[in-house]
Amino acid sequence: MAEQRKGTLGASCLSCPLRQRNEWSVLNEAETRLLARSRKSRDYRAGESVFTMGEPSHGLYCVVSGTVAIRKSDAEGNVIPIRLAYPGDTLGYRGLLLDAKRRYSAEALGPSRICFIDKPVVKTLLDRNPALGQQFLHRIANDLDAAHDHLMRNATLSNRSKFVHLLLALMNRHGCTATDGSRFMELPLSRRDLASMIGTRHETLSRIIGRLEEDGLARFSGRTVHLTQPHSLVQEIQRPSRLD
Amino acid sequence: MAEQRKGTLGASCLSCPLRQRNEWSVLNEAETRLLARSRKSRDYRAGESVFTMGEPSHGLYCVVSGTVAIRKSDAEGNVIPIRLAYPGDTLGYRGLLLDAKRRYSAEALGPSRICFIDKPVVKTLLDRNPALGQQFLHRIANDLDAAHDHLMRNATLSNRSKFVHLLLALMNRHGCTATDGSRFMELPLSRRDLASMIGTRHETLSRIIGRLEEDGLARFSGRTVHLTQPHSLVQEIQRPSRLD
DNA sequence: CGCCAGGTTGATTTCGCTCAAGCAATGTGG
DNA sequence: CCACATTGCTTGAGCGAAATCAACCTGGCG
Repeated sequence: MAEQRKGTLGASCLSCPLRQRNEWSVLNEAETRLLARSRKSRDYRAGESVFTMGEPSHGLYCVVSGTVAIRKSDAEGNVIPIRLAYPGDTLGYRGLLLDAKRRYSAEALGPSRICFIDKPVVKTLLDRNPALGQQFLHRIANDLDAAHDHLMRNATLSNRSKFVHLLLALMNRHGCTATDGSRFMELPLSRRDLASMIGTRHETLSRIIGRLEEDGLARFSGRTVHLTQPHSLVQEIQRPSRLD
Repeated sequence: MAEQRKGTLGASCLSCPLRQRNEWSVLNEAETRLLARSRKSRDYRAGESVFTMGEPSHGLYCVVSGTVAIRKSDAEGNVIPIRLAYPGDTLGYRGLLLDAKRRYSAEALGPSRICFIDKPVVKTLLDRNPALGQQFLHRIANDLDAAHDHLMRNATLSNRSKFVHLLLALMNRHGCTATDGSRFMELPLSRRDLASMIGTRHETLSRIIGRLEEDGLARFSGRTVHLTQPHSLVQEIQRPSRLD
């Protein structure tokens, strides 16, 4: 029965709508068939770990559905989410390409389906199709850009601005727009995680949220966020709060 | 005469000691000859710009001698050094690989010699030798790691710890050790630049430096730094200043 | 000489961290 | 089904760190 599920999902690799939008799109049919045969699909429950810092890299993960948090932790035990991954994203290429141990851990934030592709298969595909390597280069170069942008914002912005940035970025992925232009979403992360993403304490984030509500810009209830004035928030991060 | 200089330097590409230690080491002799013929060497004065944010990417730069600062700036006019590049480092691969405009600017911090390799030549070499692409992947993956480490430190450490980290990192590159184990260096960057690298104001950095001197850990005079107790500083960043 | 950029220092205020208490939702074992 | 612990979040009070504004110093440089 597991075999059968694997079979039907194997066929879906060829027709996988996500494949059109990520690095695997450069594979020809034969290569895609190899991919479909080798990859293993698995369902994860909310909170389940996909991989953990320190373990060896045995292959790549490809998110089919759900949201996955990539976290990094240091010697003092601090854990901070580096980024979130969504359907179509490929995880773990860094460890694979460098043939190194995992430097991050990945956790499914909700029920998710994730495909696993064994390292030898990836190597074979990389050898047979040089364009695949190019695709990974693109991916990683964009990640590097994103990391540097993040670095820059953390160095220059106030905590409030950093949080507004984060809110708007999350809204792009998780939000929907109401008829009056206001926006809604369910936060994918706890407030603790959100706080550590902007390099602050959860108490401070709580107060920032309080101030946003006082200003009439947003309403928070549990994990539900309602941005009543999304435009004002966009302005807020474009207009420098500190002029020099 | 410029031709002659180019000629002799062209020969030096084959024998370039730096080439042994960077991505170009995977080229065979014929490929290296092509590299040597095409690349253009140029001397930069202190403070001279190598490339600037926003301009198109026409090729790669390979640092032969000197130190180069890679900086990023935002809409508000803040400029922060992202990293420093040293002999053997290759600059500008991000823009080249993504075929995008420069997102950073590069400036020679002192008199430097830097080789330029035209985009078509790089493309040719990438096509002829797949291992070169792998090398760039390694390079960029390591840069990504470094950026994430930086991100993590900025999110969790105090300004003082961040500065000590920075000092020790710079000392690795620029420092020399005295017989008593203390270490010296000439700072490659202004205090303003150092301050923005750790995301703080230059006045604050001034006070941090003052405190380090009070603690007897270092002495600063102009751009000369003397770390009297390097070991204590290493301990300081290993021992968590804040235990939770 | 005056000017300027880079750096230091001081005074003041703002901000964020820490510690601590309290609260709601959830889960667990009896 | 209730007593109880646990987890995630909020709120308050006090304090320390850092931003801000401003003065001043220093060494180059026209």
